[in-house]
Amino acid sequence: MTNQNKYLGIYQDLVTKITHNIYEAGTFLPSETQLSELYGSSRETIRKALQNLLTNGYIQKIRGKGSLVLDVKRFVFPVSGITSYKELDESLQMDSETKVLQLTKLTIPTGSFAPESIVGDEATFIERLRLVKNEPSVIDRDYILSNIVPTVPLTVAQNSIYEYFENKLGLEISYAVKKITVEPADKTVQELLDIPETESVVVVRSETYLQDSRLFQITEAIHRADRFSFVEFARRVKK
Amino acid sequence: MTNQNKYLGIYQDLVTKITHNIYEAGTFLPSETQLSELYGSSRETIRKALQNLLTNGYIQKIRGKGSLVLDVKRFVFPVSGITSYKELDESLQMDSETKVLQLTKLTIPTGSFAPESIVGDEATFIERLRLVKNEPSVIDRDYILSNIVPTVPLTVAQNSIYEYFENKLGLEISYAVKKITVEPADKTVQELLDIPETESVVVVRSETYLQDSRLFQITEAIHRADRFSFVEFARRVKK
DNA sequence: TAGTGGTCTAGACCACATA
DNA sequence: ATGTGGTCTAGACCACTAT
Repeated sequence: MTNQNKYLGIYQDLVTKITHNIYEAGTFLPSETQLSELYGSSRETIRKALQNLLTNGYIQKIRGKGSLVLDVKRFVFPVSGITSYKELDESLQMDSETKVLQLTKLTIPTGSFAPESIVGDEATFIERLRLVKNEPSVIDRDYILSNIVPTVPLTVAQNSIYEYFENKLGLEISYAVKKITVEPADKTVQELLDIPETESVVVVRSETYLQDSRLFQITEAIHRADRFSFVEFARRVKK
Repeated sequence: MTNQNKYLGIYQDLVTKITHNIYEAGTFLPSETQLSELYGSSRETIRKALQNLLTNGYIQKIRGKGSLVLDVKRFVFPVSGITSYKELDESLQMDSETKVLQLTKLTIPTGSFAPESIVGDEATFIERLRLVKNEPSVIDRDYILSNIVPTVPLTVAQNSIYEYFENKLGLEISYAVKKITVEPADKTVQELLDIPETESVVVVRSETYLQDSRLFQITEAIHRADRFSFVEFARRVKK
């Protein structure tokens, strides 16, 4: 299955060439005009691909000089953005395991972290415990709105729900708002994550939206504080 | 002082119109062709401005329909990205105060969180305590490389170092890598932040780079866990 | 002076949503 | 059928870096 989009294809090709050190960190990519000849495209299309590399931290463009390849490995991997646990596991080879604790239908209760607009709506609730190297690390609690995803099979919950949403259901996941806080752990969490009393946990709550701006999922990820690490690549916004 | 860039000017104009509810959340912006007539520009230039709105969470584009204005206020404000404390203070009106604890020259020591490439280099060290509503909330420790910024005046440390770098020195701050962890607080930190023993703190360490990819600053921001909150707007990366 | 990226244009064709 | 955003083009001029 090839991409329809020229610039996405060029982007992917450049990403693999950078991650495989065909273009090495510290060196410059071919110039935009050279790339446009290489790929048989216009310069603006090349620039679209490069823009993508830029925002994802692969290159830094320097006016008058060229596109400098950055040392991506030093950046570990941005846990930022919207990436499913399964995808993280695969790209980082984390040796992890998932236990599905609950999978039921319920009505989104008031007073929870859910926005008011979906309180009272029906949703699939999935609670999963993630073990890394046999140590409990994260509790994921997902609420998936039933009007968009009627049912979630157990086998999907055990693997990647995002893969299911995107490839099987054809949903286009587009953006999310995330909030990170540090909070005391309640009894249930203490037991699941195997931590002493008075110990804090890191809670990442997010609302995830589709391409047409419909809210379709809210998530609460409760991390053991000592195993939590969040890496972000950020660019300064022009004023 | 006006902008040279047409698309940046259009972007800023649209941002103010959205934040002032001239374009209301939940409604659509004028179409791209209408905007290009309004601003007297080509459609591609309009699209560049809209791309900027998109990545900053102001709008969601829906194919065949238009550019939907999102409810920015619901997203509080992204503390993500590269934003100085002073800028945050101003945009959120946090009623905060800064105490400069230290301002000295030193040599970047080995074994710290600094990358090896700058160990041994000379830097200005600035330690500042941020009080919000008279409560200690954050300790900022900045190391600013002397080969790029020779000296930092005390008055600058009391206000915005970024404003000084960008407007007085003409430096172009471009990107940063940040890492967030939760760690136990040492004695010094306990006293400064006024927290009990065994209490954890949130540590945000970052490396900040200029437009020409030179590393010029590393920072360690130590937050009281109970006052820490990090909000992020993220977009799903196309595969 | 030559090469690089940054901006902008005018036009084309496509995919999708709506009526 | 019309209007919307998504992609792509070929060319132009500018600002900056190097030699």
